Amino acid sequence: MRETGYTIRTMAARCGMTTHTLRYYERVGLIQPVGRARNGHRRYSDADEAWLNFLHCMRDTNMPIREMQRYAALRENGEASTLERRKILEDHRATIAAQIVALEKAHALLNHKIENYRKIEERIRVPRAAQESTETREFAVAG
Amino acid sequence: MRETGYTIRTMAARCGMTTHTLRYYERVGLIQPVGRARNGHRRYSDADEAWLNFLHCMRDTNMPIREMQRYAALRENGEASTLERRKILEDHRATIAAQIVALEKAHALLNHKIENYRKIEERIRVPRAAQESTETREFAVAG
DNA sequence: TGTTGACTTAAAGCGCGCTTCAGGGAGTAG
DNA sequence: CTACTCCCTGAAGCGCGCTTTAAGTCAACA
Repeated sequence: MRETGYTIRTMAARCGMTTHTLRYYERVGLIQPVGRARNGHRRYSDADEAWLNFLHCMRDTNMPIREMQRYAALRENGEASTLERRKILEDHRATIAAQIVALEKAHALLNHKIENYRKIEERIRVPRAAQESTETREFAVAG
Repeated sequence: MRETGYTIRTMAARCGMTTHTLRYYERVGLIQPVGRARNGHRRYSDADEAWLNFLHCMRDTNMPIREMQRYAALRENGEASTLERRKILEDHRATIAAQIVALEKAHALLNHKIENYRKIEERIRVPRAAQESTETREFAVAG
């Protein structure tokens, strides 16, 4: 048993997915039917790896499988589809930007709330007498 | 029918959820049993709104319902739980940071790929002859 | 009076993205 | 030969976060 390429196990490890996910992705058309060894086992190429890493990156950023399927399908019919493919990527880039905005808003909010908790903890921890000078007068806002 | 507070409809509108979601959140304990009008209809307070907005913000940033439940439950037993609550928020802040990293990585990747598509489109659009001078020799990397 | 509309509940259903299961084959070590 | 490991397939199952359904109450309006 030789035949070049990575086994499904190896590939799964290399791109941070499970073997199940790799088969699933192939089944739903996210990746073209992959090469096989003589015994029928899958053999992944470096090109497969690059594509899978790309898919992984898109999934990590919440691109729906459906959208990835659209993109993968377009890729099959070559340069005729570059415009449409670019549009998909631009749309996803926009949703990524929106996600970043939401995340940064939440991050800032958490910074405040965490700081507030710290102050409350301080107030509890410190003996009542010692509180005079410190004006820690901000309280929890909705939780 | 008076009795102060927002109706479920109004509240849903104000915090960008559906009425269904508001009832669901109450049912699973994310929000305390809310006040009722004499006819049994829910009446939301400003405090409810603030809390719901906070929940919304956490959900938007992929905090699991389970975690929000934990946090909500802790909130009920007052200052005894500030430490634990702070830990939850700090953990979530960390996952937010991680998400931002992933998103920014993907964003950069998309910038490259989109630019690359633009070049390919250029190459296709421009008459063959005019191509000599432009060294647009970057091709698609895995998609 | 009867119809409309906003609300109520408990329970069932759904879309997503895998994950697990059941059953089988092929190669290798002891 | 047996046992073990790795792979195969098709199908069923699952956890999440709602969403929809079905059936009912109540108040206002024509």
